[in-house]
Amino acid sequence: MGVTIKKIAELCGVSRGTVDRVLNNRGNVKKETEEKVLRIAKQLNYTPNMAAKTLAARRKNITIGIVLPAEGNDFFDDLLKGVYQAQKELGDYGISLIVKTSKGYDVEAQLENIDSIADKISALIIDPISDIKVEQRINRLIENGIPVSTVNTDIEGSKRLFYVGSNYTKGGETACGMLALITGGKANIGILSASGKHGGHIRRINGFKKVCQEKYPDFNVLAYATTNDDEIQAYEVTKNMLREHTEIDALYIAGSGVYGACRAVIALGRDKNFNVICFDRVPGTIEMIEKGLIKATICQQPYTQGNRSVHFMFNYLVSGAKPEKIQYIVKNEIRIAENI
Amino acid sequence: MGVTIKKIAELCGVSRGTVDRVLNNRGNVKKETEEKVLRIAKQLNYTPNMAAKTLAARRKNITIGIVLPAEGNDFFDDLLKGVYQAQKELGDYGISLIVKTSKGYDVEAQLENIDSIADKISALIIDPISDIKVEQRINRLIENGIPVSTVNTDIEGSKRLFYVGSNYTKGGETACGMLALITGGKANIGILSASGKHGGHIRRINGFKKVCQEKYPDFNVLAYATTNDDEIQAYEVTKNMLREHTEIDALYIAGSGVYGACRAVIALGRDKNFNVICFDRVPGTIEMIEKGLIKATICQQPYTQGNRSVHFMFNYLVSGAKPEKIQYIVKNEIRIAENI
DNA sequence: TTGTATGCGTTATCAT
DNA sequence: ATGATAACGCATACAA
Repeated sequence: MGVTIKKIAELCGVSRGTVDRVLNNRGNVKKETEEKVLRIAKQLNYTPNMAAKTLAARRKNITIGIVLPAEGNDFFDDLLKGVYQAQKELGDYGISLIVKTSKGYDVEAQLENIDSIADKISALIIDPISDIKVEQRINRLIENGIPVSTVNTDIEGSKRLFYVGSNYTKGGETACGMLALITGGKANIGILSASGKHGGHIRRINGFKKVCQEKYPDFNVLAYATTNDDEIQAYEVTKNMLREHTEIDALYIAGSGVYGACRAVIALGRDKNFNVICFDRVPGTIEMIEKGLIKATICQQPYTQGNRSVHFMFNYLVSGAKPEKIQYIVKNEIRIAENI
Repeated sequence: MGVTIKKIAELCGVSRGTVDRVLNNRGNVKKETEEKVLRIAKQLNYTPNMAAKTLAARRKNITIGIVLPAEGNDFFDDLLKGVYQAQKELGDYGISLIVKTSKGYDVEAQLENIDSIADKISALIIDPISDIKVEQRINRLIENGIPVSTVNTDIEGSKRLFYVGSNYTKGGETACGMLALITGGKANIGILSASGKHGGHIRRINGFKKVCQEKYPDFNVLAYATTNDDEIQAYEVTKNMLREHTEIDALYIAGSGVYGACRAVIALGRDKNFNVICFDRVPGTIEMIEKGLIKATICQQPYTQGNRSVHFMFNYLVSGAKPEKIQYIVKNEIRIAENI
């Protein structure tokens, strides 16, 4: 049945220790021996037994650090649930977690979070703010032998091990498709996002506009505004936008501030025959879906993102093998009133 | 850190063997000893280490049987992918699978499938045809000590260990919600299903009608027809239905036969301003979504169903513990052209 | 009724 | 450069 190190050792006429050294690149092996072991291992299609690896790894003391710009953003509640569930599922091993959160897009706060745990962790999972300083800090960790993965937001230029998150462009395309189905492809649209700098939001808007151009000539984007992901600000800018453009009958909201924007629509008495499409499944959004103002919200499986991140990182630490895919892309889920 | 049998044994002043006997109800233990061990174990919140269990269980020879009415139904392709992926993921253990498929709703064929593997398997995963004979056969297996779980379709009255599948009622509600968003809550609807006997389809239709009544007074269901999940038959009955009811401008298809029905709509030249909502993501459906006739399809994560079923059953066989939840309900996913 | 020894596959340590 | 051995937590066959 299963091919084991023991079997390989017997066939090669060496000890298990030597096979282990070869298979895990620990050095101190004669070249010929190494080649022979590798050949036989490949021939027998050896795959290590994770159960045994996990069991044996139990003496190590793994601590995974988790850094998130979570404060004031309900999206991360679910992500963290997935993280803690993963910790439970990996209870056989007994990993520790250190979770550090900061507010919004405060670069310095995130850097401080990283530094405060850097010497305590075996690995880091981070939702990075798109800033060169953060990228440099990540790269430095990696050079010091601490593997880093990104979650929810990627920094493609960095040396991070892997990314777990959504395809923002496709999310924008899906949002556009939904709005088209609902409106029959005819709408005057206002767009909101956090700022012009948030990479994910930019891609969501680009995806949206791409589908507009290709398939829906009667979609008119009349105005943009930025909310800084703040509810109050969202309320204000939406009010101004709607006053200025009385033809607008649909909002596409790429970031948070959804609840504030919806309240503005209602405050102006424009919520009849008005459609809102947004992202994420947070309490304020659920309320507005039940009210019927938001017709659909696109979700990126925050629970799965948190859960998979921890599992992948654990596997890497135990097995030393990177996940085959450098990116684990979660689905864009459409939620409406009936399946919210 | 982790609480182990060894630790409990030390604290109780007994041997590891005795603790094992208590924790696994193997008998032959003095009452007082048993109570003490149980008390300490609970106190320390002992949870067995799955990695160790899996490793130790490797000498057993587990074979899981899988019986599906899969022939002629592409839905099961993805379900089986999930099954085989689970086998890979559990490769450390080396379980064997025996997959048996039959066609449509052929009760005798399914019974034969069960019988042909009954003496070779340690457990059975089955998508059961709703028939008293199948239920009885399942119950008999269980009485003979072979655990059985249901997938995709449940038999609630039976003694099956657990169910992995969708909430059909909610699927129907979601379908209705989507159709309402697309049509503005105004449509003349024809409904198709496999037969009046398929429990899942009945619930999908009931869920749909419930939402109709509660929220969409301008949804008129004008006709029903049955397709026997056959494309040719679907084509014919749809043609007849549409000829008879020229006002129909939407189809709600609870089962398969989707492609045939769509071809009928096109053959009659009715595909302009016509909306189809259906279930599952199979090649014919994808084609019709791209054509724009089907506006949305509701998916029940077939891959996940297959994958989880095998994992749960494996866990049960190894640990002897039932999953906490008797039902693992997958999500109803909405797919449209942009996220198909 | 209870205890002991051995093995599952891998890794780490110590000895050679 | 290589081999031998103990340990990870659990299950089980055997001994007492």
